Amino acid sequence: MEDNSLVTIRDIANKLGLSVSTVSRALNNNPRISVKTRRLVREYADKVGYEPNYNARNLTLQEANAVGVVFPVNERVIDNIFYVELLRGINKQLNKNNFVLSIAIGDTAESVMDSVSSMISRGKIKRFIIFYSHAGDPVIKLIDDAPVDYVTIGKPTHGNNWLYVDNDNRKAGADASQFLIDNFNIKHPVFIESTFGWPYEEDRRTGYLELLDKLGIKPLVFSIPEDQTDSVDEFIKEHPEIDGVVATDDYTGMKFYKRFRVMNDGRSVEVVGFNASLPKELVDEHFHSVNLFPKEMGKAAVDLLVKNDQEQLFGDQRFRIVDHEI
Amino acid sequence: MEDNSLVTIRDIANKLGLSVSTVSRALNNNPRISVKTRRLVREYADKVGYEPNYNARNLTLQEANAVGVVFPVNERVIDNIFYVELLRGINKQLNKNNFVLSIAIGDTAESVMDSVSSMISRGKIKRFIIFYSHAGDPVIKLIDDAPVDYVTIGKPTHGNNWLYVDNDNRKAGADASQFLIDNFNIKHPVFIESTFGWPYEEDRRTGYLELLDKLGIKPLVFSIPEDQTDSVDEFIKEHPEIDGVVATDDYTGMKFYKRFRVMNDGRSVEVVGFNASLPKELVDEHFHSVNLFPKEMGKAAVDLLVKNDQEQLFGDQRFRIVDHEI
DNA sequence: CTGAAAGCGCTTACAG
DNA sequence: CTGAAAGCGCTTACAG
Repeated sequence: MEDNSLVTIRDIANKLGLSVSTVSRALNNNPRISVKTRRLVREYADKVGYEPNYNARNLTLQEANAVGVVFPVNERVIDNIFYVELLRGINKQLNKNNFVLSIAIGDTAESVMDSVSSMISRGKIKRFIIFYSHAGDPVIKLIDDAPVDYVTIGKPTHGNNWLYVDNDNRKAGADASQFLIDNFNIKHPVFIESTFGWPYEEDRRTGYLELLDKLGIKPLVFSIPEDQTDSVDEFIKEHPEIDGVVATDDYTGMKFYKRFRVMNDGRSVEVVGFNASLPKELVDEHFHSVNLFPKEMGKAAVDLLVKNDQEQLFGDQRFRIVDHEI
Repeated sequence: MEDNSLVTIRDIANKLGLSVSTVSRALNNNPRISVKTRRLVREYADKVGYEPNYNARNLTLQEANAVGVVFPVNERVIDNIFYVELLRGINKQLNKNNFVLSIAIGDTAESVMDSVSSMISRGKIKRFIIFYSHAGDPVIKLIDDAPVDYVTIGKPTHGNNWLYVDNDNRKAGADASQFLIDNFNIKHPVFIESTFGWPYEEDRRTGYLELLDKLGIKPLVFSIPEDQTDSVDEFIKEHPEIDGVVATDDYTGMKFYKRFRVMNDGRSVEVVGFNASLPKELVDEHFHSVNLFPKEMGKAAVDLLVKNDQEQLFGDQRFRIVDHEI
């Protein structure tokens, strides 16, 4: 590898006795250039370690080779684990497409909106991945109103029609319940959800309800409040029959599990959460979790945003569903 | 706010009967332009919602207004919580300086190095923040050999001399120990560390040792292996006197705490870890943690990298030390 | 199949 | 204090 910091297409053109236009086209594999010239240029460019200047290219094309990733404002810190795995999947796929990853993250919706606005109008970024999907969110609205493409992680609420990546949460809810019943002979699994009513929660609950209905088991659903524990304790006292828990996410599951053990003098109960976000050192053997493969979700998001050859395979689908596993 | 998507300095120049050069200088607050003209241009630019084109600016200046953030390859997922908080602090400060945040993250050192190389040679990024500081790391070496500035999170090992942000880990180790002794009347605190021997571990241990020496308490140090628990159990059995734990980080502390409770029939012990990474729902009231203020650390890293007016205050210091709190 | 030229939107040395 | 011009490194319509 030689010193490449100064090599431009003009240098290559001069050296090979070609014009700048021809070298540019050859490097972009333009079929109008003879195969022989294309190869000549490519080989020479490789040899001298030519690296295209993204700023020049983006200025010409009026479009950045970057994807803007938008973090939620008020998330639970535990979700950060999931987000970073998403980033890993996204960046890997982005690199394959010679794209770059830019981040919008902040403490308030205003600061995130500032970042995003700047990315669009100053950075000429035309593609975004949003790490949440709440309808009515001002950042999503901002992006939706701009002439850019975007994908959310998570299905939008009914009525909205943007690109998204998600899991089959109904099936995942059923699978989690089935897992408990099959492996631990659970008779009275409860479904624990948050009070937010996110779409993924509803789907997981539906999966739980459908399975229990099919098996003739009486369902039981409880919404766990974010802050206080009194009602949780009461609920646990009222339902001594509970021998298994399907929780809408790991955090919620852990919260319930802690109270359950306190209320039952350390007795355990089998729990299944979602996200596989807690390292095994932080939980015990009674706590299980559905792996949603965040890296795969990140990759799928990029595939939706950056058109590949294989894009045709997917046709007009506005979403990608990623597998899960327990 | 009017339609700003097409406003360039040329448009402003034409409208105001000025030259492009003057408008450019006025917007950059160049003192060679009269105050009156500067204000005129600024006000008109604001009115029409002018947004500078970063690609054009970066092409001209041969330098991107971006900071590249480098993630470690093999980290514990629990650390992701800390990293995202760092990102929040970094991005906030970056936005103030009209900088953009770019990410290099991958599964292997090779893929991270590819990202970083591309950022440097194609993206013209000249500033990096690295989320770790292992001397000998190939990514750090790559960056160190390039004509760019960088800051690591964490002090480099002895002999290296790059910019960094860190906490006063020796004092933090002493403070954590003091906290246990003061609040829980602990007589036999043990220090638990990993087998990696990171610089921050050594400093925290030193703080612990110095304090215990000062107080005339006999110290006890144990390295907890990453994978197996046998030696941990044995250690616990050999030291029934242990009534408090200072752990090198939350993860290590939690690992020890779990084994301790198993080995002592559920009996608790007071633990202090570092990072404040575990939400209180996941730990109990006996588990404490030193907050290292990752947002502040992120901000400090940006300040080291992007020269501000107040830069002079710091003089030639090659690092920033951020407070901690327990 | 290849080239000369214009243009993307900035900054800045040079000139006045 | 202000301006005309060159240049950053690309892509692409137009021409041959």
